[in-house]
Amino acid sequence: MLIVVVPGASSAGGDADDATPLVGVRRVGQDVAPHGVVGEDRSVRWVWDDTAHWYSRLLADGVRVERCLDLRLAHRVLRDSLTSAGSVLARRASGPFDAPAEQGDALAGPDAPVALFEVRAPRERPDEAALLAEVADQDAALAGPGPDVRAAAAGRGAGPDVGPAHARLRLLVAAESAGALAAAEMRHAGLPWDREVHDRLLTDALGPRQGDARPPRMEELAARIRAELGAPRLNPDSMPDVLRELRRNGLPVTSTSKWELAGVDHPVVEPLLAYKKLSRLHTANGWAWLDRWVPDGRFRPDYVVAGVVTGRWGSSGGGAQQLPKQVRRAVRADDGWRLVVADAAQLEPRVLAGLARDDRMAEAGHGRDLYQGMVDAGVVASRDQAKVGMLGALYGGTTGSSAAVLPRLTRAFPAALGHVEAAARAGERGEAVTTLLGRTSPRPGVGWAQVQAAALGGAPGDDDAGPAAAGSADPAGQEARARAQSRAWGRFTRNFVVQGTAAEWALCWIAEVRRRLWALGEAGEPSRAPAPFARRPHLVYFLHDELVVHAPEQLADAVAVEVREAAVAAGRLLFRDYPVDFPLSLAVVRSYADAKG
DNA sequence: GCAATAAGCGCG
DNA sequence: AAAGCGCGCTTATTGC
Repeated sequence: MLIVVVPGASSAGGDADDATPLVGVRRVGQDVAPHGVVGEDRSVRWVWDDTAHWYSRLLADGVRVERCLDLRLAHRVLRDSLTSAGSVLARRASGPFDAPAEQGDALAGPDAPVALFEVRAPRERPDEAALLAEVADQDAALAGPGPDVRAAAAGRGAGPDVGPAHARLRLLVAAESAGALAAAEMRHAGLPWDREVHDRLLTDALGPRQGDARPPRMEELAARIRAELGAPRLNPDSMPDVLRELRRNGLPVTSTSKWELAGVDHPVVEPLLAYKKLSRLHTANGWAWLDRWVPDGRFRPDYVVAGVVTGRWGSSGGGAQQLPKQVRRAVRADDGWRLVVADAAQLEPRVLAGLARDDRMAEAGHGRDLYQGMVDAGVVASRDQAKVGMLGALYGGTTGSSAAVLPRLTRAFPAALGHVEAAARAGERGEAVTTLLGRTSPRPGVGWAQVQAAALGGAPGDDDAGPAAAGSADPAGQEARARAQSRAWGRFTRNFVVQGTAAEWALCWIAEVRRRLWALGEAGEPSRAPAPFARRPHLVYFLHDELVVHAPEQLADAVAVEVREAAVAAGRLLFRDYPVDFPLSLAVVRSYADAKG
């Protein structure tokens, strides 16, 4: 049964009227607890336009939902996917489900008082009829062609043999919705953060806090920099000023970036690099950050499911996906609890092996480090060569040591390298590419085609094109620009198929983990995690190929087993019986910094 | 005076 | 050593 969730009156939380035999409709008001709802019932699927909006309210009431359909996320996939391109949904004019995701509610912090007085116009939400119509359209788009058409297509043998394209698309939609539940739960629970440890770590590095003023260690370094450069009034935070003084002192640099500075021999380099390092820590994850984002011992960023074109999650608030290794010491489990930290080893090349059905590459990663396996197979001389070479292949690197090993990789793994190469060629032609489950890359913008056309035939009369028109008189320049642009888009599509499929694996992984954690039940003393997780292991962090579970110590080892088995299950969901492994590096720790990293 | 942009650096 | 892909965030600077 579906429970369709729509905005409701602020009275009477409990009654679900049966509009149709199959559909219950629940109206949830902002302040109304949905009494009598069994969220965990697997036979129920909650349907709503936006998981972040609705589920945060249910969780606030301690209600967990087992399954849902996030119509907005599914809509986005189905609109763009080549698999559903012929559907009514894909051809329709854009509507309410095409609106971007809404931002999570602002957190308490220095600017919260302002936000409280802001009159935020509530988003207009689709009503019951609109939701049900959308469900029907999505069902049709996911049903795919009839059995006869499918049989014919199967005969042509397009793509890996992992089931019909529409079945894969259904998996993607389901996984994305499950991911949305996990994202809401992670924000609800928060990443346990020890403010004292963080403060001590900052004081060790920067010296005692000086209010808003520059910390002592940075002030000392600033003085040394000024002395070395003979610039007593220099502000080391101003890049143009620093660059000017460096050049005035005869240093051959064109920027103040650390990699360029590192190659210069001058006594200012050491304090300047040290200053930049401390400055980064202070501005990005210093005391102000701590007060703003961890007011109560939990870090609650806003995860944006499919916030990245490739399907990866984005985040906003506090730089959740850029937590420096330096501060991870402050991520600590509650007393009597543990962090289970898991990281999928060499995820992207393994995904490519499965995607391209490259038997030799899959074999190289079987039961061992994939890069070491390439060394053992005699393909490359060192693990580092394998790694750099594969990254170059995935990103489209054309220079340096990466390009040097590319021919050897191409010879050893023709299917894998051919797959990304084909994706690159398609992108260079301006075509779309798809991931294993059917997520489809965006097409290049209108300006892209204009540049290509101009280079090919001297497109007439478009030199009114504004910002892009610079240099359009020069045919050679036009051609060079067109080629550079074409290759750039090819690098994007090359990476899209791998990064996007890896994101799909990760979605399946997290969905499996989430389900299995709940099944482990309760244990130990309550932590400071809110209901319904106070005595249950729960997800607290996710970073592309890595996740962290907060678990009662009695359950930590069981959690580790489930996390591993979930990775195996994710591989099966995507690649069926194809023998590609997804091993994890896994650690049960008190502090995030104690995981290998 | 405020908004958009660039540089730089953190993460995968 | 970075490069080649994808991001978010902060500061300084530029543009209106």
